[in-house]
Amino acid sequence: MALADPSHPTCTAARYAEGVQGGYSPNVPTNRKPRVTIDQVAQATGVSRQTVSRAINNKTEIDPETRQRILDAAQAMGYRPSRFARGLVRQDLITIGLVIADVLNPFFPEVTAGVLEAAERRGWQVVVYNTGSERRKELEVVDMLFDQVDAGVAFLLHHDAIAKATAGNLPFVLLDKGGRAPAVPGVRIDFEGGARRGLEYLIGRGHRRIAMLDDEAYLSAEAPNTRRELYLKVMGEHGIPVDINWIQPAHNSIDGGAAAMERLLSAHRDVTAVFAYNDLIAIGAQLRARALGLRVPEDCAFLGFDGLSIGELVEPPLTTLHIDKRRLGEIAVEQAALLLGGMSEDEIPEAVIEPQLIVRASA
Amino acid sequence: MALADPSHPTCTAARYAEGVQGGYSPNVPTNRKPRVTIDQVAQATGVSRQTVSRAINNKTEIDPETRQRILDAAQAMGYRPSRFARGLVRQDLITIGLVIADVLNPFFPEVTAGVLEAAERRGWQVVVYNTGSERRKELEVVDMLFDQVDAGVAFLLHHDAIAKATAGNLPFVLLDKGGRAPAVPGVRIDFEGGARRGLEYLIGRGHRRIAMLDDEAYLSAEAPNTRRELYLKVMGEHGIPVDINWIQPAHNSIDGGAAAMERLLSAHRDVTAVFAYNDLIAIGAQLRARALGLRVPEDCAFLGFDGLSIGELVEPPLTTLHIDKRRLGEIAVEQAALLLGGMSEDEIPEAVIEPQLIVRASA
DNA sequence: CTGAAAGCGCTAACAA
DNA sequence: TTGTTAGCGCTTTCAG
Repeated sequence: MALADPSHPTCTAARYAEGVQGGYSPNVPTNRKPRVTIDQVAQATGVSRQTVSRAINNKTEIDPETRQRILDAAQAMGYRPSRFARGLVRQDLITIGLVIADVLNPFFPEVTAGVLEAAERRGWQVVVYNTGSERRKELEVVDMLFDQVDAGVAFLLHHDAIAKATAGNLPFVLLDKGGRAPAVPGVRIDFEGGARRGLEYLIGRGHRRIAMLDDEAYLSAEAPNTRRELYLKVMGEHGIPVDINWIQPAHNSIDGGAAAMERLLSAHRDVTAVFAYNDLIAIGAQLRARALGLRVPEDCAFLGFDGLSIGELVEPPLTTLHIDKRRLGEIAVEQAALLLGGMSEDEIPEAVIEPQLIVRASA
Repeated sequence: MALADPSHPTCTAARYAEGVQGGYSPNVPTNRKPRVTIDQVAQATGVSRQTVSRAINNKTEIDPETRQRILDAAQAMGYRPSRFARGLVRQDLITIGLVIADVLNPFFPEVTAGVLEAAERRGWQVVVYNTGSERRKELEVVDMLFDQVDAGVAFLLHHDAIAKATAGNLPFVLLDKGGRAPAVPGVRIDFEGGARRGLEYLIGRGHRRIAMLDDEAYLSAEAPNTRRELYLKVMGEHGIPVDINWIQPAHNSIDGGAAAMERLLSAHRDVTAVFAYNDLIAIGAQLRARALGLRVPEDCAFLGFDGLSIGELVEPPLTTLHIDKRRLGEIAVEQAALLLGGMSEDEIPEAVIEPQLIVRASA
């Protein structure tokens, strides 16, 4: 995908690319204006800094005239209170860190919506980090979190990143705690129940050769109870033999799903249904299958996981296991609030999100 | 309400007032564990606080043994350095605020991806705010920004919110500066060029009765050069009479587009093409039109704006004016960096993003 | 209504 | 290698 192409003739923005190359130090711009402090404003207006503070903070114990004069001077001088100095004194400025895998995967904006809304209700700020599910990046972000926020709400794949996050002194909530111990705060999405309902639906419709398109990122994550394992388990319970090559790893994207589907078809054209790691992969797979001449669901049925609204846009609309992603985000923030309130990790009430089978038309 | 002027740019009282209205204290959890400080760790380990600082910050001038001992104690005591105290001393911790209209509109995650990436390269944190394009919310968020971040990168619709944002002392970049003065830092998306190319494409294909589905949020925004005005302008230039009822306001969502399309069709079934405010509205409209029995593009053609990747999922794939949203986010951060580096607002180089017509199949 | 003093928790610069 | 001394910029007492 060549979206960001600054060399494109019509992109005036090109020069910025060079500007960045220019090589200035990344976070300390040169020529930085020194900060205007409250003392300078006080001096300029001939009052004490307390009086300036009163004006800025709209306190009542101040002459309205003085107040206005100070405000004007402050404005003119370019004064803005330092959040650090303020935060040091007041103990109620809370910032949480939200760690997601990929903003471009519609799953995460929905979770984010829930987190932002819940945080806003509490007057909290939300700093967002994107990991791309890379192990190195996850570890890096966890480190960052310890320095920058009061609590973390995170979607983490890699075992060591999770270990690091939960071992520290930072209140930490996992957006998908999977099969981890009860004492690890977080929301559990009942993938097992979901996968079971989904696969049994397919089996009930007569499917036996059911392929699985897995997220390749999980291959290295050492996570317990992956969707792939659940697939194997449920198939096994129903006595349906699984050819190991029915399982194809896919990059977690529409294109990834398409590519994996093509690989699958070239080896096993006889599968009658596809159980995908998620909707993105399912959509890509279904699109490619149709492009390759298969009829959906007659020749091959597709079952997604997540319940993204874009599943309704494709043809035929995608049957999927819907997760209430917004609620997921809200619950995580509520748990973070409890932790921040002093509740110990093992007192946090258990929270489970149950995926719902939504039958549309692809399976 | 307040005595004097809480709307004054340097006055931060506005949001405190809201907090008080809330009744319960929203951000101070009860039972809060008191913060463990560096002095406590120093005392517990029998060293000076400076030595603790050295251990925590991984400095070299310290006995590895002492270091480990301190680290263990710190960990056991639940010590975590205060970002406020740190920020006060070190001047290189930068946080920017990203203000978007709606996380659930795929346009914004793409912009966000660009912003996050550019910010990360600089080691900056990004706090995200969602306004829903509500005027009240935009004003509130702008206030918040003044308190909480070092620079703002914002998508703002309402004139007064923009005025407030740019009047203050905070480096501020608009993600869509529209037709505003050159001295207002921000990126200009050339909607006029885009709209012209798009409409001329439709006209060139023989369309004369071209409807416009506008974003209803703009009705109250007092923004210059809206897409609606451009539509009127270009149609006028081509001597094509426009029935004012061809313009339907829509909520900025797929459902909004669908509803608006239904309204449009009930009054003007004879339109042969729809120029939508954006892809979301276009997709909703097209879906509904097809559900109502119209063939696309034979009975009615659809042209979107934004170039969202979900436009490729619908049938027929959506013809659209593609905006490089990721690049938009990146450029905005680069401008913020210049501002933060001390460059004055009118020195910021002009940046324009040129929408590209992508002909798929809906028009 | 206004000011002076006392820290919030940390790190940089210098001494030891 | 470690400790001491100064602040960073602000708000919260408590006096005037």
